[in-house]
Amino acid sequence: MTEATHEISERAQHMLRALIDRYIREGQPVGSRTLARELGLNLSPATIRNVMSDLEELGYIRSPHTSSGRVPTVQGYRFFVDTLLKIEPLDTLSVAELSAELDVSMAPKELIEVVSNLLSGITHLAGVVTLPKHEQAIFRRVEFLPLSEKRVLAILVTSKGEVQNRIITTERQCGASELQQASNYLNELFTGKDLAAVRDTLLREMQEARFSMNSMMMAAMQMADQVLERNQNEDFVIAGQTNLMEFEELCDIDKLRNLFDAFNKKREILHLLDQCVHGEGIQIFIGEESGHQMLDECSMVTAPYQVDGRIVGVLGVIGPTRMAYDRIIPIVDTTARLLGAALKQKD
Amino acid sequence: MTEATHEISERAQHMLRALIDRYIREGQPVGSRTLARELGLNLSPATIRNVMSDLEELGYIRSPHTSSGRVPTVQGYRFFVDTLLKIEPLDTLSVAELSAELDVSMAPKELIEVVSNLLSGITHLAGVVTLPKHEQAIFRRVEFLPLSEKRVLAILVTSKGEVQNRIITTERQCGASELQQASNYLNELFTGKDLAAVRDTLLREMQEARFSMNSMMMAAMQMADQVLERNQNEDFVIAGQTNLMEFEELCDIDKLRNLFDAFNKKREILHLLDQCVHGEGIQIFIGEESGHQMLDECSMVTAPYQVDGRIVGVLGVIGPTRMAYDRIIPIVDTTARLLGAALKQKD
DNA sequence: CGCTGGCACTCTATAGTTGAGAGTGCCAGC
DNA sequence: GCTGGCACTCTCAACTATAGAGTGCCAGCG
Repeated sequence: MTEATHEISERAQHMLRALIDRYIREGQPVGSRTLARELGLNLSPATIRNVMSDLEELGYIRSPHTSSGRVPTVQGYRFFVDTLLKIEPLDTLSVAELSAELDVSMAPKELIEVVSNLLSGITHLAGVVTLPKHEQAIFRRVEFLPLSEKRVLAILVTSKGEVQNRIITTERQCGASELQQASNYLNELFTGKDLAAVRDTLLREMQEARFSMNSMMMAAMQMADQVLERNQNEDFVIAGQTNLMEFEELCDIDKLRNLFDAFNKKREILHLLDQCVHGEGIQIFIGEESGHQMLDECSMVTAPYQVDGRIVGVLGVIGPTRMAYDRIIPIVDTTARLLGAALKQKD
Repeated sequence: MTEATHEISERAQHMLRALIDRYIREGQPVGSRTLARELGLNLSPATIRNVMSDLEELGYIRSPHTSSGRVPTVQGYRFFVDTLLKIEPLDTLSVAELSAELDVSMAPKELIEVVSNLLSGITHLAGVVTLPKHEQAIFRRVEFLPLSEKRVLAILVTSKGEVQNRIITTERQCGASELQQASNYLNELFTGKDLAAVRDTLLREMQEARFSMNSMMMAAMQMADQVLERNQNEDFVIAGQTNLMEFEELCDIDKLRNLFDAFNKKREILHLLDQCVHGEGIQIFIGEESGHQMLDECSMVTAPYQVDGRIVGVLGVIGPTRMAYDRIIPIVDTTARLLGAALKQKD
């Protein structure tokens, strides 16, 4: 036996494509008669059957039962997306519509949310976007505002326009000038410094108890931690899960629950998204390929997005294996570019 | 015929309670034999049947089929929760555990999120919490930080520790001192003023073009709008929808989809929550009572939460009609109190 | 040699049938 | 007023029969 891929004739490839196209459209196993009509080549069903038999032998299709039509296997989909599929770039009108939705005045976090919703809205699948990770977060400014007697609102601003805030309780009442003095001190000391370094310095200073306003330094450190932590966690946002309920192949409550549980737990999805960040360009996981059985019958199409040539995150969609790859792929691709561009303008 | 409620004997009430208790526990129609055993009163099934027949006549229970046990009707549940149910306050240990989760250092928005998750986690139902609306939002401070050439990060702080931020583009590059001057101007003018008034003044000033830094005033106004809008919208947060998939009565994909769609659209749910804000104390909507058919087979238990004696929002849970009201009600009640207390400390 | 129609076969999905089981309503008797 | 008895109803699960779709294989044709 020689390499399987070599044995597939031009005509067989054509048929495989037609079969998968049809299956993606209708969701039903495709029989020889149907495919004969679909192809429009004036071949009889019997002829088709012979070729189908070959394709089955090679592992590209299979019949769910002795006598139903054929459906693509994972390997079939793989071959389809890798070599059969012609991807057309998204038409300029759609691109314009997409980019119109990405208001540059949005904060990064908000932007991610919008993009996730966009993806799910356009594709009618579930959209996922990881939060952008920036190699080093930089301290820009801290501000303390008195709220009531012993309550102070602390605000920390990092580079890239990220804002953290929390409410802290001080041991005794702090006047406005006192708070001003504290923030001045911290700002002078830390502005432009790496956040991790800021954190360490604060920790050391507090241990040495050289500075009295512990609660404020504590708050600053906690906020710094929060920013740093979020980058390590590499959290993601998901939208449009409910779209997945529309698909017959997922209408099984148990499957659906598994999937939703996975979305909530986030860990497995994160692991998967992590893999995508390494490979360049569009990545496609088909069904069990992901190695996570909760994604059986599901595929994931992802693209990393980059700012200044550095990949900072991943976005994509999750849907049934039987999804319209030709439509989805350019959408994911374009969205990744647009998100990268929108984020770049924040620097 | 006299008033139906008068005709229900002590014993019948006892039976009704037992029947509903059992049904809530098992989810299966309750037959006469089962109920006889359940009651432990040494009554024969035949006797039970007579009473059940009466209860059915009065509309408290019904049989799904000629010969299955009985299940409670909406009216039955109503009577059950209104007069049969003994609510025990939550034990102090649970209260302590709950309140431990509500870290006072959290921003309001974050707090709402946590409470929603808490509710769904403890009850295994879906938890909803509306954002607190504050009668008048007060301008505290605005801050402009340069990001890059023509990009400025604008931060608006209102009373109650709410922080809004967005990125704006200026027509020409603004120096740090220029930005400082702008924020000083706005802060001096507006600190302590009502946000709506601030908005109006800004609008007027901009029309009169008396001040050159339009983009910054524009940003301030947009942020003010955003805060004000959110209060009118009275948005809410929902968590643990997936819990609802566990219930047999909702395992019908169509029902589930309706429900999830409603959660996403938010409008109908909001309308319902709005009704709850008016009635004081715990409110319970059972099944179709809500007037929204997507909540058929579902109940909603809500409680308004208040800060300084003023109701500022509503929280609660949504689950199948067949939920353990005796356990759920005190949880919702207590959570409302605790959230109120946690928010109060922000003033 | 590739394509075709024919044919027997297989498997699914649907409808109809049946019997067991649960529960009822009613009635006569205690 | 409570009870056991009894005929009745209805559901649910298992089983059967049948139609339909699709296959594999084969012999024949160009």
